[in-house]
Amino acid sequence: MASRPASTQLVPLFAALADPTRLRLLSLIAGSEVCVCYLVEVLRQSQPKISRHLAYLRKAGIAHARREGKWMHYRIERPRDQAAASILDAVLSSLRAVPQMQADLARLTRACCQPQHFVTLAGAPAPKRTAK
Amino acid sequence: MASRPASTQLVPLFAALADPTRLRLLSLIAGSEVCVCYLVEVLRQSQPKISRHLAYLRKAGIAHARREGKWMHYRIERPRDQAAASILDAVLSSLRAVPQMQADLARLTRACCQPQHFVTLAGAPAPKRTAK
DNA sequence: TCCTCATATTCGTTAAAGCGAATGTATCGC
DNA sequence: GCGATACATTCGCTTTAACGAATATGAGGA
Repeated sequence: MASRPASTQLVPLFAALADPTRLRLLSLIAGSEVCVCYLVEVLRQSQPKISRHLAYLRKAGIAHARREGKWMHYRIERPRDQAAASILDAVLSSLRAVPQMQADLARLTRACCQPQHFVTLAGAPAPKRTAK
Repeated sequence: MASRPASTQLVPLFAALADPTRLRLLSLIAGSEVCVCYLVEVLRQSQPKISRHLAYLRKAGIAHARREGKWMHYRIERPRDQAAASILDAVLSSLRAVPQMQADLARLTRACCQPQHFVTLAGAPAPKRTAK
């Protein structure tokens, strides 16, 4: 096996960020711990697609999953690597200024307050704002 | 053609950052305008490979090329997009803490001060620190 | 003009990413 | 146990990215 340059922990981070669906997911779970069914509803994408991208974020070490009965909750996980962590901070901060992300968050709030308007959300646990 | 979500200018930025060679190149041209031949020497990679990655950075809008006779000089270009620009700032700042990048910069300095030790650099114009 | 040097691009191949569709797995209620 | 619900994973396919090797372009200099 050839020697690995072992340059940085940053390349996998950027690979994880280089996808529009994953950026939208990150923006949604940045402030709250959110149930998968909410993410599917808000982004209006197929469940397997959402699940695959969440798995990608998990394996990249920037999302954390917690099981609660039938439901899975996702939230941001701060990378151990200092450089990666500070870059992720900058990214999440920048995302707040992006109209698409603002619209997604607004839709999440709507789904949260009036879950009865979203058939698939009946009985699902609502997102819970994470500690700052 | 289907409608484009037009989510963000950020995805292409992250795609550009998701490669170890490109990160090393960015780190090298972050502080100086550097001739391609120096980049080839410092990274010890093939000239077409370096050239391709520089073209990638150029098309992503984060590097600028300037011709001077036979030589091409590259430097960082700050993206117009505000979010992209501030993320790039954070990235460049974080890269300074990465050992690999520090080693590359040290090698650039060596090549710069003693070009006679690098056969391919005879007569090439030295890097010039860019305005801060 | 021809030759050389510095850099860019093209070609052909290989590896990886993303997708929809289908299937698998864990938990709950009965 | 059984079925239903909530997610996760696999499969087959298509698209894209990265590479080495080869070739093309552009600027001097003789």
